[in-house]
Parts: sequence; structure tokens; C-alpha cells
Amino acid sequence: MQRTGQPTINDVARVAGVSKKTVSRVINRSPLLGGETRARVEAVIAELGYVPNPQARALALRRNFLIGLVHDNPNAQTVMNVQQGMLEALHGTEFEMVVRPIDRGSATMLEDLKHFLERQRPYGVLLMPPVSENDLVARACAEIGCRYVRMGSAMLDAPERMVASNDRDAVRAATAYLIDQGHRRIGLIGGPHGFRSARERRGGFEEALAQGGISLPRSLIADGNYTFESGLVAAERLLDAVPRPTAIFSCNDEMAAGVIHAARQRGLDVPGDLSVVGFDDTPIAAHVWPPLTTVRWPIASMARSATLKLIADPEADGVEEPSLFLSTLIRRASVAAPSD
Amino acid sequence: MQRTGQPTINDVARVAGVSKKTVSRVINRSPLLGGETRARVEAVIAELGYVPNPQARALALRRNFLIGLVHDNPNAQTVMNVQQGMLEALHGTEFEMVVRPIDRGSATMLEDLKHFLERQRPYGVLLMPPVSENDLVARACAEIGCRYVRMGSAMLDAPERMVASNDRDAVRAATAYLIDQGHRRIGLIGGPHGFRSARERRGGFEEALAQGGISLPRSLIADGNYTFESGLVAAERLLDAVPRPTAIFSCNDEMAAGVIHAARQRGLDVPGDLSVVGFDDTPIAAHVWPPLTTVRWPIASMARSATLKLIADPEADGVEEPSLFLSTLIRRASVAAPSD
DNA sequence: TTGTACGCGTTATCAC
DNA sequence: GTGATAACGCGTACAA
Repeated sequence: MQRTGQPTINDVARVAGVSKKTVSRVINRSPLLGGETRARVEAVIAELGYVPNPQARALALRRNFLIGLVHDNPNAQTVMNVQQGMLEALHGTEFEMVVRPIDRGSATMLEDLKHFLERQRPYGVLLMPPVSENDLVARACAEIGCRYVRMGSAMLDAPERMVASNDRDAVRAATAYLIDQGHRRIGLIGGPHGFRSARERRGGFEEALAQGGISLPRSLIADGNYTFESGLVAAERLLDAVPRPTAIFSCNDEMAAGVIHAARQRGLDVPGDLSVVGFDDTPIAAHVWPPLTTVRWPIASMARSATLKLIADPEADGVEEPSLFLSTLIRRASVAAPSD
Repeated sequence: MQRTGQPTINDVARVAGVSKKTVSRVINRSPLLGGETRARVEAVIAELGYVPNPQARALALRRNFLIGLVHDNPNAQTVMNVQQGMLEALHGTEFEMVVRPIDRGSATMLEDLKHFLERQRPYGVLLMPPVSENDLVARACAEIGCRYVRMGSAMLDAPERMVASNDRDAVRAATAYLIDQGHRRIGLIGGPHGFRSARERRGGFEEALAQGGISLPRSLIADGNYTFESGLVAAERLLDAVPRPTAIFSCNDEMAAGVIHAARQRGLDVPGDLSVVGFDDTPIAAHVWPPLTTVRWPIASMARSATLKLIADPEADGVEEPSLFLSTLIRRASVAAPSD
């Protein structure tokens, strides 16, 4: 009776001489089932090459098997790392990953997201920073009734809906490391306004300076938007300061690469004339010259845990996925003691 | 009668006082429909906030609205660019993008892909290089009855199932440019065996050398696998050659960045002591120091066109999407005349 | 342990 | 133009 060439559950039932409910039980591994019957049905399934239709399943179960990744992150490597972590968590399950970029700048961003959630009704969505830091977005998901987990730089939500890293602590430690090396004039390249990660990282930086009794003049602060180019521009401003900073902490690696670029353009040696520290530990950090000292952000692990939270059976209370991830300092060659 | 809180087509029909088929006609913009009836139904749809259920649609239409991206590309930026192009093409349509990485090395790669296609039954899949260059993969799609479009470095398939770039020509031109600058000892860092792109690019390189009457000793050829690290290792071997090459063409940017890294490690100046040319024009090309002369590969545009081919109505013969895309040389600062 | 009847939300057929 | 009715493929009460 199959029109599309694909065998259906009915075909299996007919050939096996059972009802389709029995076949359904085999598929869903119902415990109460005769071993002999199960074997026969499984043999027919294999023989016919039967594959359950996910659309029909989705309709009958009133839920589908799509996990959305909602993001507006400018960093390709970061997005890929998150996808990697999600796919690890989804591997072997019946879920698929659908990727949904949204435009942070757009006035209709919330509407676009709602539109997506209403039309597609994914089983759940993973919210990546920076859009994950927007409470309105989380609320929109909740209102529509879509499960979500947020990734971020601070616990912005309940543990079962949040996976966070300790950016503030990690940056405080990284900055303390610079101070230990003897640096006193340390510049900061901050992230974009409105990014919680930018706020946390800057906070950690300022705390470390305060602990070290070091002042932070306005001339040693510049903001970027996490892109290489913005790091370049910000570094140019910082390097014009008199006296020049002997070290710069950049709130992500991309911008730190821009800092190194800017230093080289004006003939400064890194780390001889300028120490640089980044954040993220994306591949670019190891690939610039000199290799960049940076904070490793375990974004793929976070995405993996977040996804497992998302698809976890709310009933079955197995092992809880962690909600807090530690970022650690990776020491490479871009930091040295100041030369003066 | 709605259990999930979502209004269904039945609710709309009841409130509007029409049959659900009429509502269906409104949704699907059937031309034969009373204007007055249509207006009333549309008002009710808006009032109730009705959104058609894509799962039910998929079941009734016997097709879903998922476009798969099948890839095994090691370059994050390239994958992101492809996703970007796909999403541009999908924007405003009812299609969603599902991303499906596969493991090229795995012996079960073909089985895994078939498994995905059979279970998910996407409307179509976009095959990214290098997996797109595998004819067995294309055949697997065809056998399962899944539409596909391949991206690649040569026309490997019929135009409606292929989007290609002219890698060979572009590399020939890039190499000719090096020769024009006066280089005679030019090293090659090839791509992985089995990559069609690697073969085409190497072919273009060899053709240019042949045209210039320049020999290519074994000591000036090394193979990489498109990663930074492999470029680093390959460059170390090439730079050990005596006499040393004055220029190196690398089959992609990542490896070219590794070349620059290796040169700097042994104190060589780029481009003073060594000229370097890459391929792809990913952001890393502009961000290394010195900025990398490279071939711009219009991968996002290719992905966009490929996706439009995929979702094009086979009946309606509108404007054909192009199948061939031109890669062009981008001149930056990593090339100079040889100093000797 | 297994089968029957029906519902999920939509589209297609074929009358009116 | 519009409306009953039957698919689409699978899951679930409830009965046997």
C-alpha cells in the first residue's frame, strides 16, 4: 500500500502477521512483549528496510526531534565549537540540530525568534551568547512554551536552564598573572556594550587591578566588538597613550590578534615591548606570532552539557549535568616581564 | 478542542464558519477563492494567532522542509561561510537548515549518511567539499531518492546538481603572478590526497610552472591536510631544501599561515626572504602578519546558489542559478620580488 | 501479551 | 467557490 516506495509500519505488521501496535512496541522497546514475537517483527523490519517516519512520529507525539541553536555570535570558530559540542550530545539520539542565526541589531529580532519557534516548534533551543544574555529572549521562549538552555558568563537563570563559565574569576587570575610579571600600566580592550561576557571580564580585570593597588586611567581603556578589526583600532588608541602600556588584556582572542597586528605595524615587539593576553583560546590564539597567552573557555563542553540538559528526561533524574565551567589560563609566548 | 494550547486549522474553520479545506486554501494561496471569504478567514487566523503545524504539513505532503548540510570540512570558517550562504537562500522560505557533519575517515561513513537520509528524509542536501567530491556519496543520495547539490572544484556532476569553482585556473594565475615577480624556486604545499580541490590546485600550479619553463623538484613539494599545523610541518621541510625556495604556494590559507609561522620561527622575513600565497581568503588571510596574498574562493555565493538550485521548483523554469564561480587573486603584502 | 479504534493537523479527491 | 471525507504514518486508550 506504500505510495512513496517506503515501507510503513502497516507493511511490517502485515508481513509479520501482527498488528501495527505490536510493531510500534518493538520500535519503542516496550518491555511487555513476547521475545518470539519481537524477534519475528525485527526480522521483518530488517528484511523490508523499514524506517519509522519522523514526521508521523512527531505529529502523533505532538513534539518533534529538532534542537535549535539560536545564535548571533560573530566568531565563526566559537559557533563551530558550540555546534561540535551539541552534535556530540545529540549523537546516537533521534534529535537533529537546526541552526538559527538571528540579527542582534534588528528591531524585529524578538519577532523573528518567536516566528521561528512558533512555526518550527523545536523540542528545545540552545541560546548562545550574546543573545543568551538577553532576558527578553529567554522570556520569549518561555512564553511560547519552548524549552531552552542559556550559555553565558554568569548564572543568569535557574541551573537547569543555564550553563555558565566563571569569566570574572578567570580574568582576575589572568590579570594577576600580568601584575606578577611586573606590569603596572595595563590596558584593557573591552567587549561590546550589552554583552554580559564583556561586563564580567572587565569586572575581573578591574578587581585584579584594585587588588594590586593599580589605577586604571581612561586612556588605558578601549572598547571593541570582539572582531579583529575592532581590536586593531582599539590597540592603536591604547598604544598612543603616554606612557605606553606595557601589557594589554583583550576580552577575546580575535581582538588580541588585532592588538598583535597593531603592535607589529608600529614596530613594537611582542612580548618584548608589549605583553598581550586574550580570552577564548580559539585556534587563532596558538597560530598568531607569538602564540597568545589566553584564557581557555570550555565552550564546546558547555554546549555539550547544555544540550544534554535540554534533552534530558525531566522525569528520570540521572546524573545532573554541571552548570558551571571553569576557564583556565593558558600560558604561551605573548607575555614577558616589562622591559623598562 | 486544542490540547496543546495552539489553535489548529479546525479552530480557525469553526470560528470563521468555513470548512478546514477553505482555510487550507487560504494558507496555500489558492487562486480560486472568494475574496470576501479569504478576508474573513485571514482575520480569524490573525485573531487566533494560528500557525500551521509543519509536522502535519510534512506528513500530508509526504515531504518535509529541511535542507541538510552534509560536511566533513576541517575549516570552521569555511563551514560557517557555507552556512551563511545557505541561510541567505533559505531566508523567507519555509525551509530550515539542519547541519550534519560526517566522519570522512570512518569506514561506516556511507552507512551513517544513508542512515541520516533515511531517517530524516530531508527535502535535499548540500554536499560540501571534500565529501562532495566522493561519487559514492552522491550515488547514495540518488539511490535513497534525496535531492542533492554538490559543491566542488570541478564540474563533477550535472549542472543542476553541481556548483563549482575554477580552482585550477585561479591557481595557475596566482602562480604566474609569482613567476612574474621573478620567482623561480617555488615550493608547493598540497592538500590532502583524495581531495579534488587539492588535485585541481596542484594541477594549476604545475601548469603555470610548465608554462614558465620552471622545474619542480620533489624537494619543493610537500603535502598537508589543510590545517595550520600541517602547513607548519610542510614548510619546515620545504625551507630545509637547498637552495631554499623564494616563494611557497599553499593550497589553502590555514596552511599558508603555518608557513608564515614557520618562516618566522627560523628568522626569515616574509616577504623579504620568502613570498607566500594561500587559497580561500578566509579572515585569517587578512589577519596574519604580513597580510596574505591569496585566492578568493566565493564559497558563500556558491553555497547560496547551490541552495537555490536545491529548493528551486523543477517545474517553474525561472532564472537558472550559475554553476561556475570564479576565484580571483587578492594581492596583499606577503609577496615581493625575490631578494637574491 | 496482543489487537481495535481513534486521534494528531494537514492536504487531496471529488462531489455539490 | 466551497465542503464532506479520506488519506498520511504513527502512538495510545481500552478492550480482549
